[in-house]
Amino acid sequence: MDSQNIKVAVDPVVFGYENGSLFILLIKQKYGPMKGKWVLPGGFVKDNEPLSVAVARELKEETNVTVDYLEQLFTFGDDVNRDPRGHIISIAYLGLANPKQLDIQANTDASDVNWFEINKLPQLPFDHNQIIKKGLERLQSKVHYKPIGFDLLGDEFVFSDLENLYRTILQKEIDRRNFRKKILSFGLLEETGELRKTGSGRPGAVYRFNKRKYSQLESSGFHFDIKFA
Amino acid sequence: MDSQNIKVAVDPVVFGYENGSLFILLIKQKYGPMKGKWVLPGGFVKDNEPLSVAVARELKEETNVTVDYLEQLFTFGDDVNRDPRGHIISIAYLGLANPKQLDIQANTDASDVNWFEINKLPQLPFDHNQIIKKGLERLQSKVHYKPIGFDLLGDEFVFSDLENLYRTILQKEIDRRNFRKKILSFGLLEETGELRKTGSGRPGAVYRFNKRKYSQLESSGFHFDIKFA
DNA sequence: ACCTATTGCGTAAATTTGACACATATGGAT
DNA sequence: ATCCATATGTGTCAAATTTACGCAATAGGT
Repeated sequence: MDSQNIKVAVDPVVFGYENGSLFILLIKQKYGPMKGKWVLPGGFVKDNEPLSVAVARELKEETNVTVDYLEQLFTFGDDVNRDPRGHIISIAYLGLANPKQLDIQANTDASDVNWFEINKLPQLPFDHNQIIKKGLERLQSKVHYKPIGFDLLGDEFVFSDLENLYRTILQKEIDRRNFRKKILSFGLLEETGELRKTGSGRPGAVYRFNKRKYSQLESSGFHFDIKFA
Repeated sequence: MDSQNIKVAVDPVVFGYENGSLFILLIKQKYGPMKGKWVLPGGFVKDNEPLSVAVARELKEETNVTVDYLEQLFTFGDDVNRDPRGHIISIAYLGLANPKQLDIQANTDASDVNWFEINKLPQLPFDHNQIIKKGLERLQSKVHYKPIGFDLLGDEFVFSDLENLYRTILQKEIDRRNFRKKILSFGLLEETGELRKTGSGRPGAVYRFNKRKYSQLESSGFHFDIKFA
């Protein structure tokens, strides 16, 4: 087996949250067989390049984005014809970011970049819709047992932001009061002392997620875990 | 990027359970740079071969084993020097089987096959120890929320078999009575009517796991879930 | 002053978990 | 047989957690 003809790509599924909606970062292809189509901002891995480096690079090159959270999602390689260019497998990654803190910019292979609302996605080429579906499933299940939701919010937020984030991700009603109690019981949020006026109604306290404390607790056996009614 | 020089391999981590111990299936390499060493029974993916087909093929070729449970585990490709032969990434799979029901036999690239107890593993080449570690972690976390433990047992078993399986996998004491109640509450086990004498002590009822029923329940929102004291 | 909207805090029933006690059914030893 | 050690089958109850709400507090608008 010395002349294997399989190519290796990486594809990041980057989620963004804003204003009650989940978005995904897509680029419009400048070259290639899918020129002019919107696709995930991935690309081929270089020789002697670690996979995680490759995704971060492609993401940066094509969208100008660097995300804080990036984890391996799944490797797509069961459909041998997923790419018309030949036998190409793709290692998909799940990324989380706060759109407000990013300056997206099309580069290299991309003629355009944009955030697309998750339930208003265009028909994507390859198996990219399937990859995104897998990403969403992972996000939905993982917010139950890891505090990754905070990576979708800004550093500072009011409680209703967090509530609405969970509602949006899980597409499910949750009880405001029980949710608050549960989250606060972990002792991972700290008040900044400020209040934020939301327009009408009583202003809410502004919180910050204490990531450092979470790391400590986690390594000493603590387990972030939320259930919903 | 038309002359990418990365090779793609698959490596199954097949767990077997017997008599209170967890085992892993390894082969002794017949050729290659690690000739004579014990390694995971994997190999290179063929052109136009789906990944899942490739793992099953390698497993069958090298060990004569076909497993019922096989899921994608993780893709190892961050250490560019994980294989001395060059830049090779490996898609690892987690497999579960009942050793008693298998007839292992060395073939093709393997000069020998054997089950190795999980905590008495030899030093393996490449990053195979790391891959196995990842497999064990996945198994340990997944038995909590999916009934995959049954794939490690025979079709028929007594309750203490199941208890001991969980004790072995989780390396943790569990309360026999609470465990039984929890498992039975799912209504997924059916009695065969027979009793099995375990040597000394009261004989236990023989059970079967109703896989069909589980599929039904799962698709209608049921969620297998066990906690331990 | 009054109404609406949103936040903050609390209480109680229902359910689940965790820690046990005890009866039942075998094999082996006396 | 009788007694003992061993393992299985069933039940009970307190503690902890989850779930479903009620209601006061603080803001904007009329």
